[in-house]
Amino acid sequence: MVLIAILIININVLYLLKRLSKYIKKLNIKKKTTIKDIANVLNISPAAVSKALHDDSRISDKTKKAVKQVAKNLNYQPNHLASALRKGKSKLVGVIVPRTNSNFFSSVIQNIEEVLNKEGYNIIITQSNESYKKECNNIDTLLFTQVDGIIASMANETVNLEYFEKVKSKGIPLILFDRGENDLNVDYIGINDYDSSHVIIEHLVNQGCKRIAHIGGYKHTRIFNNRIRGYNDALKKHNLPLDAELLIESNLSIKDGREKMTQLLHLKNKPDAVYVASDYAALGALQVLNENNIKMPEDIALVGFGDEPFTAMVTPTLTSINQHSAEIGKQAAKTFLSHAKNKVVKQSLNKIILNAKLIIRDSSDKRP
Amino acid sequence: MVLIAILIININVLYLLKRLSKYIKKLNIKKKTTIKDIANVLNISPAAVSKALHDDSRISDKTKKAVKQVAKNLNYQPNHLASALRKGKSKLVGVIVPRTNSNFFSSVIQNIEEVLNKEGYNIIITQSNESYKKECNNIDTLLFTQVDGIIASMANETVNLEYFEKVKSKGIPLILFDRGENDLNVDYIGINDYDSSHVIIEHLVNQGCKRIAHIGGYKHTRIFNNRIRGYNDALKKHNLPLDAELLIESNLSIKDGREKMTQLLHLKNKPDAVYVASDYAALGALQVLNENNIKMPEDIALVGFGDEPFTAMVTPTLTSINQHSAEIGKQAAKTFLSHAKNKVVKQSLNKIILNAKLIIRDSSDKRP
DNA sequence: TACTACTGCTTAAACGTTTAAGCATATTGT
DNA sequence: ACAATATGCTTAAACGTTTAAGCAGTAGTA
Repeated sequence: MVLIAILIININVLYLLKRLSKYIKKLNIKKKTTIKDIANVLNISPAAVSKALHDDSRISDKTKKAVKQVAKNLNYQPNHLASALRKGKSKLVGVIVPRTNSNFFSSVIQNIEEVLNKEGYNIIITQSNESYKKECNNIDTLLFTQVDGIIASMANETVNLEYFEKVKSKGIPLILFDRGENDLNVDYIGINDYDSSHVIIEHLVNQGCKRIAHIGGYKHTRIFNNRIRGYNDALKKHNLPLDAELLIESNLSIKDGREKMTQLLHLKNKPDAVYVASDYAALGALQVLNENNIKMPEDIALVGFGDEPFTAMVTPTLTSINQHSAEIGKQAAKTFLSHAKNKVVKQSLNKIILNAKLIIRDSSDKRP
Repeated sequence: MVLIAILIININVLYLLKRLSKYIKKLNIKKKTTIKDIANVLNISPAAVSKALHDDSRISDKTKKAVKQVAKNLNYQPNHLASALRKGKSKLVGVIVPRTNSNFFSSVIQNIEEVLNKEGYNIIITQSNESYKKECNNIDTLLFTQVDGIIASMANETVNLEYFEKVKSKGIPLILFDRGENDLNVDYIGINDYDSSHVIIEHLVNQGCKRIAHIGGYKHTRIFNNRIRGYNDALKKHNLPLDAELLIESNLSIKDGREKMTQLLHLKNKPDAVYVASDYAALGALQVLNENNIKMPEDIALVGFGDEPFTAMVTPTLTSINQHSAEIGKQAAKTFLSHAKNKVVKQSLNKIILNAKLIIRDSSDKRP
């Protein structure tokens, strides 16, 4: 009996709470103004309001003015979800980068944003942290959010392209930049890595270097493979010997840069120049050289890749390759837009390759 | 007549094009599978499918299994827009930062993302580039996208808080971190800037410094004001004289750091230590000191703020304050979640102040 | 005058999902 | 045996917008 009493009380309490919550809701929730509210005020149909707001030619200027005035007064904010649902376009573009904490990627992102915002698109930025698994999650997240397209730079780890195929198979435009893949039949914007290696080697040769090492990325990543090929071919071109012990693959972190540089210093026949495929790894190398009192560029000339701001901050300042991040971002955005605009017609693929620029600094500049 | 003929032809062409495009659409557009498709396959109602997918207790296990199987087979991806519209929640959270290209902000973002993803939220990152105008645009953009909340760190430029008030007035949770404002009655997560100054001054005094300068931020920004107050009070506490020419306001860019340091070097009575309110400005100062062959820490001890990775990369390595970016990000996300969960009840404000940590490096460490 | 065309709106359906309400049928307690 | 409850679904409306189709009324044309 007591139990039942408690039960009944409980039920009553629950009931009261439910009513209360409904009541409170009614009190608190300042319903956002909708197109319908505007329609009611002006005694016209919601459809007319929608058209007026979009400057449809079939609506009189008088009505348009009135609608816009009322919209302003009521502090109307269009519900993007509703229009996106109706139109089948979210006006969102997903961006996936290994990390935002790099000048290159953050600059690319900024430029993508700039171009796309002008066309009414917003971007959702996600980071893969160089992890394939995180990258897959990001893709799922973006698809779930109904993005109209994805612009991505792949994680170092990524080899399996299944997930990117998934994007393509959904008919969602996919644009890769910097870290792309040959096998994937998608648009791509990047710099000419092969040529960049040539420019670097040429510069080092001009400085009188004869034994040039390369701390490169993993060969399975297209861009790093291209840099390695460029390194090899450029050495040949200048009649310099290819020495296997001078070519090292690395994950290109600061730490690994330190280790690989140390490795090079333990060679019997040390290099007189080191070309590192990333500024971060180059920084590690620079630290090791400084710690060992090896003079740059006299004893060893050092060149990085990416022109991160810190290359101008370290001692000595670090020669590096500028990757035209702004241009890459803009082109990536424009490529997406060209897809978005004519959805039906199957376009030819865009492969945009920009020429990078060598920024010569103290770490490799032997001029007096 | 000819004109009319052309007109008619044109109309015909237009008509044909229209039909053609419809036809092509029918051919190409692989309609995404919806809840309805699943319902049709199993001969149950869409409502049942929705419930099955959400593990509603009123649906039999058998049906649930069947639904999930069919969903998988048809490669079903829930339409987030539709559910968001219906439920009145977008499950999106907007994040506004001055820039992503800083270790502090990118780390905060990463941690916000981590916490929110677990709860089914996605984040939209926008950058203000320290511009008030861009910040307003970002807010509009985010409101338009129907975000469920906004987590922001204000631009240096921002003084007028009208736009942030707009967010609050829409009933959308607003959480500020790092760069907050006293006047704004919102949740805030940051470090104890006042105490941080104390810790720095104490450290410098312990190193034997007696004439400590401060290159600070603009006073109207709360955090920089606090650092300045801390600096003043700490000097008093250690019976060191307050010298107006040793306290300089700056926009804290690298370039301005250079200028302000140069300014300090031109004083008749030079400081023996400089505490800079940002690592970037401290870097500028460090460059100037190096260029003038002034030894750190012997001649002048230098301390930055933020513990950016490059502080460990420069020569000499730079003493700095670690701001607990990870913790700030996590707390900001959690604060938002607590708002999101009980929407109705007006919560008390969260003001979370973390204690920062001094990382002592070569630029100020006089121990042998 | 009689038609066509244009103007300026309205109606109603649609986008894909969720959810309150309802309705059989089966199960349980007394 | 009969009401009460539980189970497992269906129906229908709703979220806020867009848009194709349609319909008066006016203007233009032959």
